[in-house]
Amino acid sequence: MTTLKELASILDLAPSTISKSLNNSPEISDCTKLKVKEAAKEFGYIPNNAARSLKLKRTKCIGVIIPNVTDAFFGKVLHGIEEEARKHNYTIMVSFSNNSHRLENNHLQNFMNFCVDGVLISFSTETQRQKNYKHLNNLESSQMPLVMFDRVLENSVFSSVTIDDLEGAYNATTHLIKTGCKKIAFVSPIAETSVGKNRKHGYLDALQSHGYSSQPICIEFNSYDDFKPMLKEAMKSNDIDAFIAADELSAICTLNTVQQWGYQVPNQISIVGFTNGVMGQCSNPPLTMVSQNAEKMGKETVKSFIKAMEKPNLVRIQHKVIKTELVLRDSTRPLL
Amino acid sequence: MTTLKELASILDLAPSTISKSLNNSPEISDCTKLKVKEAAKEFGYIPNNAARSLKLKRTKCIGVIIPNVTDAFFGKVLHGIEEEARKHNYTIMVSFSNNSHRLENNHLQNFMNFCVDGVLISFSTETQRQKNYKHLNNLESSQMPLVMFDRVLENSVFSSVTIDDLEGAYNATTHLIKTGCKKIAFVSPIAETSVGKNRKHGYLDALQSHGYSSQPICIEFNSYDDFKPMLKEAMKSNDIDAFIAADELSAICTLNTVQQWGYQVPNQISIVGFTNGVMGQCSNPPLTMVSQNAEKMGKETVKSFIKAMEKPNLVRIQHKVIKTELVLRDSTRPLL
DNA sequence: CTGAAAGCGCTTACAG
DNA sequence: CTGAAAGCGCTTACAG
Repeated sequence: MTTLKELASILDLAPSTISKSLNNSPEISDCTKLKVKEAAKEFGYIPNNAARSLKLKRTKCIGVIIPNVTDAFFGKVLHGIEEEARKHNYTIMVSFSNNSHRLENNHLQNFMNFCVDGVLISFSTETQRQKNYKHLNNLESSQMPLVMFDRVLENSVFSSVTIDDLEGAYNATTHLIKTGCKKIAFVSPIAETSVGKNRKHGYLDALQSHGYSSQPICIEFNSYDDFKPMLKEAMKSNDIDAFIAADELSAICTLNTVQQWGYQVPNQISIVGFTNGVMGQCSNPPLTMVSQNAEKMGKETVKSFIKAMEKPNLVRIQHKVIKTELVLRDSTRPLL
Repeated sequence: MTTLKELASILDLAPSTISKSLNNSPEISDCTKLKVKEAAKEFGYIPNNAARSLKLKRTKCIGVIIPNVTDAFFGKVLHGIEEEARKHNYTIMVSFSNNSHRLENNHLQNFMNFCVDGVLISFSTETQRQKNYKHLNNLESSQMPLVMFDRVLENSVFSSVTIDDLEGAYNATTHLIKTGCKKIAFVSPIAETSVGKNRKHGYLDALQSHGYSSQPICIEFNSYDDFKPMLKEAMKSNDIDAFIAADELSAICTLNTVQQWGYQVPNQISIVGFTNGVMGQCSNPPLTMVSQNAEKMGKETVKSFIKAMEKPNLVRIQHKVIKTELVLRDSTRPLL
């Protein structure tokens, strides 16, 4: 490992000259710069980022906390984050909360230790259920920019990027109504997240504004062990002819289960889900889905951080909302 | 941001005493330690990792490079990596190569800049196609541990963790033969990766060792644009009654396509794929899959790094191979 | 048991 | 245009 000092003594120049040359300072003559850069290459000089960070008080690192990468949606968001971060010369550190508040808190602490320049976070189910956002207090005092995405805390002092979940669910429900569905149920394994609440809201709003007479039917569960029994129960006491599911997996499970029970999709039962991922495309029939543009969410989150970073004096809080799109496939009937 | 020095002057102690107290040095009296720790908590002292890294010459960071997180398999591996890394108090920095050699190389450089303690890498398609591993040369001289996983360079000086792809494909093919399939084709979008090659090898070995008379049929493609035409062509000139697909997506696509063309699965055509992810479980019929235990791969990769880290003097190279398991579902027929 | 001092590898205000 | 010096926030060998 060649250091800057070593390079200096090799070239018989001062360390400061080397540093300035490598950083393209206008103070240095082109001739010297060239010499230095060549030597740096020759001797495989690699600047030590720890030293640099210590001096400059910025690490060019962003900490990212998501509930789970194996969830296809968060995987895509992470992909978007990484691309956009790289574009701005930031490297990302990632941690997964596994939907545990304790872990989420640990990760946040850890990122502060690492002096990341900012944190991007989507809260764990537990955090949202308990409404426990105390761990953000440190951040507030510390000036470190934090941007929330997808699962956010509303009305907080931090910026956020979200999907227009309410509108997405509203449009999906409206579409079902327009195809002639009379009794639409809402299936949600994420009832306790901000996202789940907004989707439910959209569903209820749509029913109401279309003068829907029958009661809303909400099938909300925390564990897939409870899902089938609850579904059965709901279908026994109602003539359900459509489901809107609050995420991808629950949409697939609903589809597979009702088919197993002998219902035809979409003739007898229509299904719309959220998250337009590969699962919904691979099912049989392919699912009509509310598409969320996960990568865009990732990119916007980074952009929001960059703004806060570059103009820390301007008002920093901004709330970005990304529109959804209803992707029609064969799990719903054609419009009447 | 309270620093150690500030804490020292508050407590009227030397910085070295503070440092030792917080690091639980036996040199310091319990009474002092307690006082220091309490003050640290009170004043919200957060140690600066950059300074620590600079001094200790280790960052407690691992760099991870994978082709793509939106691939469910790599997502799971990453999940395993993060869990195991956290267990050993390492934080991960991640970058995605998007299967580009240039990006992969940039990421590697970047990680060296950050002085990560080690790198875990699964090579890009491009790297494997071009057999271009020059970017590893720097690492060799720099002593930094690197562990390859899944897509690896065989016979190199770096440790590796792989799936037993050959055996997995061998067993899957053998299973198809035992269910009475006569003409088995191999579908691969990853022909140029080490993984793809081993799977093909297993397929060919199985055909041979079961005295299979007919020619192997390999449908290898780089873009899904080419897939359907190639599949059609292959099926026209052969009475294919089974496919083994080298990954999850190609298995799903094969399934959907042959069904679209009117074939019954598994009655007329059997299908086995690789990667036992959620896609294969959601398809109709659900797919028989070679399960790879992706999370275990992630954990083993970290373990291998930890060993190299802790005992740098012992022989460090180790090659771990993880066994696969054939998960039977409804895309294959029962055994004869 | 506590402290003074040096140093990790950089950057930058300042001097020449 | 180049260089000497200080300092970022820690840790640790050494002294007392």
